[in-house]
Amino acid sequence: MKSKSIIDHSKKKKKKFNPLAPIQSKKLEPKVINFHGNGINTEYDDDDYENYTYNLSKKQLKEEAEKLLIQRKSLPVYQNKDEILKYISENTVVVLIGETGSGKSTQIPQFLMDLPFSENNNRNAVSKPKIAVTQPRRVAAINLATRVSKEYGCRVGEEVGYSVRFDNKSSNNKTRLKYLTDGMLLRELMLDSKLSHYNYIIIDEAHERTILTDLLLGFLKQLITCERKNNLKIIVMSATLQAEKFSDFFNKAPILFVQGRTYPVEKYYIANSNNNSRDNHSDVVESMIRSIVQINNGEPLGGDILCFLPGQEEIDKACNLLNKISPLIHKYSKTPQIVALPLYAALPPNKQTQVFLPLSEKKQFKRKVILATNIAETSVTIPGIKYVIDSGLRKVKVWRHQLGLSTLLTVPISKASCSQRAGRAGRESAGKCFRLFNEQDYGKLPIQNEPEIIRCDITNPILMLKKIGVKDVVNWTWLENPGKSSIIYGLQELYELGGLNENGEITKKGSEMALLPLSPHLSNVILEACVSHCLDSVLDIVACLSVENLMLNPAVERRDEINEKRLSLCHRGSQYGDLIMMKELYDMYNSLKTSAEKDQWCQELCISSRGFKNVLKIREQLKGYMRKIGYKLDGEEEKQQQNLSDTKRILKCFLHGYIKNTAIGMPDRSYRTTATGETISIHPSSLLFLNKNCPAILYTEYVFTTKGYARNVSRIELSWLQDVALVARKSK
DNA sequence: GAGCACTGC
Repeated sequence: MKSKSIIDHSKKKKKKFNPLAPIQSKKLEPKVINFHGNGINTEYDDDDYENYTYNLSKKQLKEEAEKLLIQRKSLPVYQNKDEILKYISENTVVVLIGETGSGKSTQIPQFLMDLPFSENNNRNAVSKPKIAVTQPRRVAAINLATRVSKEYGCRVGEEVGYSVRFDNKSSNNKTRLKYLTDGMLLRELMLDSKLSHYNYIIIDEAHERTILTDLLLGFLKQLITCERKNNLKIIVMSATLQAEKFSDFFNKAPILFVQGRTYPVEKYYIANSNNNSRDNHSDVVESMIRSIVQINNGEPLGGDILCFLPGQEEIDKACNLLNKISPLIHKYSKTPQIVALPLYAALPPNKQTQVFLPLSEKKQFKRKVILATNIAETSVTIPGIKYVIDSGLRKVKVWRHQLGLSTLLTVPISKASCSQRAGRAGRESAGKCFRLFNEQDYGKLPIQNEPEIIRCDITNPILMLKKIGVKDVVNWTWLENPGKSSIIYGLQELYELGGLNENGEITKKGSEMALLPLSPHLSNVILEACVSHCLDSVLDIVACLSVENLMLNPAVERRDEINEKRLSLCHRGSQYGDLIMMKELYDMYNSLKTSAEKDQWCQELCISSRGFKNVLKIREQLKGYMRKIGYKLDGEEEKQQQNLSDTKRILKCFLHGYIKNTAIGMPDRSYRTTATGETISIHPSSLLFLNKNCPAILYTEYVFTTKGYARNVSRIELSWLQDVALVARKSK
């Protein structure tokens, strides 16, 4: 039986790759395993573990590891260890499909650590291998390294370590197993294009198809056909059904399948009806609430409900409604009282953590209902979920390079997402998943989500390719070719920013841009700021722009009050817009002394205080990179009071990165973009939303929702526009 | 006068 759970795709892949198969077979013994795959374990506190291990002797660490070994041996991957290793040793590339709970991300790297690895030219020099395991998310990399070092019997940063942005716990000579984010490995690749210190590279969660994993796979394919032909092995790990895509890409690499350990999840669909089509998104909130009430009523107490909705708007609406009606329902129907909790990225952190806390009064007649976006699909694991209700929708940002703008669309999810969401009900015990669409509609869903690289702006990825020395980007080893026109748009954009010359070769400036952890546009802004001697101020703003969800959305009741407050505090910002506001906020934040003061200040202005801490880190990192590139920083003494000429200088730097993102004020008080002449409106989240008298505006983002909106808007003068355009033309 | 899903360096 055991040997059947791992197979070569040449035999019977069809049966094993049935996308409609239930989440788990019946053979499962209901045994609780302490960790599932690499799901993010919120119970871990890395600092605690570090402090804890610090006091342990080597011997004690080994003893701890011995204890864990018993548990490890029960994992499906462990039970197939020899067979898996046989495949890996016989092939350059292996694709491994490990279901949730199979232990693939923790165990397979450890198996490899024990293998002797002979360098290709020298059979005598047998060394212990070095392994890199990539993850799409920081938390996952950190938690995995923490867990595995414990199993291995060492401290984090010794034989087992990790490397993520702002946090590196690994040592060059000691660490042999390193968990890192895929962005980090790409950075290593830019500095050492052969990745010469690794013998094995494992790309985990490859099915998520982030731009960065796609790029890595493309590079690895090049490496194993040329420079590292005989001494680098690759394992592509994926939880769902893209195995054949990866296998084909790597010349029919063998596919291994390891069953997981999750509990069965029963699935229910809504019944067919003629007019209740899913095209009608307007009533998702309503049907979601109906289902919640029904399930709360029909299912036994014990086990919380996780609901997937497309966005913040729907979630807030549903939460408000539910919390209003739940006391009434509870009173009249004697069903558990519903406690509705929202969960999405822009939610203040203290509200986010509420979903993890057990309801305060023990054994009360209450049930948690969590209404979440996609954040709960992969990034966050909530304990205690037994029921999932899936609207089948999500929001995607789609970049349209033809128009230079992005659109935000509500779209049906893929079958893979469906099963990922359903799986959230089966982490701790058997569960149920209710889908708010019928079975025919399910059948029509795409198998996978569209890979990111198809729908995003790829200007930065192209710069990376150029930096690593790829000459012909159109015919590169793309796992998925983003299309000629998208590539050409990126090349053109880089040429206009001065990152490429007319032959499409990377310039010195382009090389510098590639090293900065920013979009090429923002990189260009800070490089320009060096020349204009306003790097300090521009760095403040760029660091703020780099943090997502820095300015949180105030709740409706507090909205006007907070807008007023922001406006009255930022004198220059209220006149010149959001970028200057960020500079002012940055200075205010830094002038506060205690962290309690800072936190309170953030709260009052509805600013993420964790976000602001990140701003400071990013600013430091950018400064470091600028020094490395060879720029002399102006030094802090230049920090004088801002005046008009400074504001002008700062905004002109931004024009150098965003000359295309400008619009001119019309007599009817609308704005028309300089690039295409389209009408564009200032986004309601901007400080300039009420200000209708700008001669021209500059914005860092152009989004189309109900109409075209400019985000992060600044007031500029027409003459600045001319100046910058002339300079840009001259330098070509 | 109206609203952005999620990551990463």
